[in-house]
Amino acid sequence: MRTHTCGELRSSHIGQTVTLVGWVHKRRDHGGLVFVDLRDRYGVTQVALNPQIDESAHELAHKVRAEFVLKIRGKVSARPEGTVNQKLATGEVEIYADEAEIASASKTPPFVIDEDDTPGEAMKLKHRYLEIRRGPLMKRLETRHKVSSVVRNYLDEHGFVEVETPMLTKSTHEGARDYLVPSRTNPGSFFALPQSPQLFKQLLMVAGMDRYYQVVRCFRDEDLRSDRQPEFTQIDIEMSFVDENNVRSICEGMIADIFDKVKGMKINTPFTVMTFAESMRRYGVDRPDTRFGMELADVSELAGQSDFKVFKDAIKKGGAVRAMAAPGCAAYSRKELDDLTGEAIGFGAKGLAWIKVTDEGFVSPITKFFKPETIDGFKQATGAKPGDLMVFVADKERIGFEVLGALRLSLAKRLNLFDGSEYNFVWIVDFPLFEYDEEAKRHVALHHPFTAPVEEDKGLFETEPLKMRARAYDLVLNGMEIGGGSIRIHDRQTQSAMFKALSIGPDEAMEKFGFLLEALEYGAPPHGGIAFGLDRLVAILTGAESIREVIAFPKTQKAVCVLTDAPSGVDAKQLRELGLKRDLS
RNA sequence: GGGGUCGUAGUUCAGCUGGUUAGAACGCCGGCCUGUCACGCCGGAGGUCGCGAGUUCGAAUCUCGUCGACCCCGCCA
Repeated sequence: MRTHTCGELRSSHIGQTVTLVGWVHKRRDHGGLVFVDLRDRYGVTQVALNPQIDESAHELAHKVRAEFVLKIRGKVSARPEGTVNQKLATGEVEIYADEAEIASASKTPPFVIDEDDTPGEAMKLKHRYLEIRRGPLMKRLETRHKVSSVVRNYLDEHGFVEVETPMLTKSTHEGARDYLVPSRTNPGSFFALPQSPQLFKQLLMVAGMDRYYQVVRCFRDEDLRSDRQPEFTQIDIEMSFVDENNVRSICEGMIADIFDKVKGMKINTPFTVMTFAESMRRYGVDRPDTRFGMELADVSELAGQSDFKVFKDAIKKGGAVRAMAAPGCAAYSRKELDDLTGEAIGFGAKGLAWIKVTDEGFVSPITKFFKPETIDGFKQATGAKPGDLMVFVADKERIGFEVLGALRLSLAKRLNLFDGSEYNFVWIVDFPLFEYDEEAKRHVALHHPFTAPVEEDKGLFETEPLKMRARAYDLVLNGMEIGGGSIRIHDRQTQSAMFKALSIGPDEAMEKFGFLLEALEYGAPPHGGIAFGLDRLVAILTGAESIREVIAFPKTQKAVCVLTDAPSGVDAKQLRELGLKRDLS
């Protein structure tokens, strides 16, 4: 149909007769001469429709409108002196049309199809195909394709085999809420869409696949965020006969390959490795953004010696006082300080103590409670310099971390403390194996129930499970978790101990995971793996604010597809066949 | 489940402490135009101010409710 795309003609093509098909991007009608910019995925080419060259083609040019699909035949010609368009890759040439045909007409689009003209979020989703046609989203989808393509090549070269696992699988009721699919052939029973192929990839290890991967869709029925969609894609990896270092180094190679081939950037490997405990202590979070400082300081000891009741009481109750220096914030007004305090309270603090560090000394309503050398100690611990603001949270240790960790990020964003072009990777290791779920009154796995404990901690299952460390690792990029995995349990005994610690009885364990437990008895190799969030990774690579911007057809925050209007009701017959009754009471 | 921002022309938005006929830009329609590329010039159409109730002599504007989009907390092994 076409001889060239709308992005490839150069002065070297001058003289050739070509046929282009594309969308009418812009039309500039001079009455006599008409210019049409023809657009496709590859670019834009200017067509000149001149009555002296072809009367009927020129006639047609008056009839076409924006987004008509136009087929043009004509000669590639050099643009006249002074009319070359530097902004266009094809700007040295234009087509003198001698034949024109409307391949497809178009209604006036609801918004202008132009990369500089951004429609609102609702518009983008409702007319997604037009939003993709507009350009920037198409570019991001191309980048996404490039990433999966690099990943597939890399893993293929390293001996990995992509194996597909079931989308209709078993609900385990652990972790996130499942999307359920009723079974017609087994009325009253349900499949679940996979939250991840976790158990299948472990079975593939038992099967001897040795190195598995899959670029795979996963489903979680939880509330949405800008980085969370109900269906998302994982780069899922599992390997046999490996330890943490083997898995990490394969991943580092893969990430470096992606950055090299997609962004032309060299990434230094191996990545920094930091323990969970250190990350919490220094950054207050388990996914630290290490592009800037503002590290937290434990000033409990100094604070305990003071006469400040808030600090003393918190410590007496077994809590801690943690502090941080906000650079340049000594100039904050009363209102700004109140806002900052309000923000801290929003993050869970009871309040926020602050001390301004100025050239003239310390300024704060609470200086009177401290000896000068104590405040000097605060200054030393936080690294505050004149012009900075020291902020303090006195509370349970966990609250102090959460509040200052969140405040640190919010302040850094406001103060522009990091460079948008920087990419800082860090592995977080030695996660706790369990955490205590106050609501369920039992221990739950921090990672998942198949994560192996650190060997020397195995004796603590019965006594102090909360002290046990997991052989898990998360890859964090600029404060975002882009991947996480672990070395798995590969023996039945440890797996049973694990279930016991999670208060999952033997019967329940057999009912839910019996197939895995049995498999572990047939020579399961030591194995481990990881999964990366493809959507998040591509969002970071393309500078997208939300993963919606790297997904062709995403859902809204209420998990609705406004394009297809899914989910929707179904007719009574469908429900009957499935043995289902609606009850919305 | 909770907190916040937003909802006005096809689109993106402005519209003040309530007050004549609700504006702009782009787009759209008609006319003119042979070197434009954000073409230009002239003219025109286009509004249930998300929806519902209330306050008021009077509501796009204030109040309440509701629906929707987005951001955050909870939730997401």
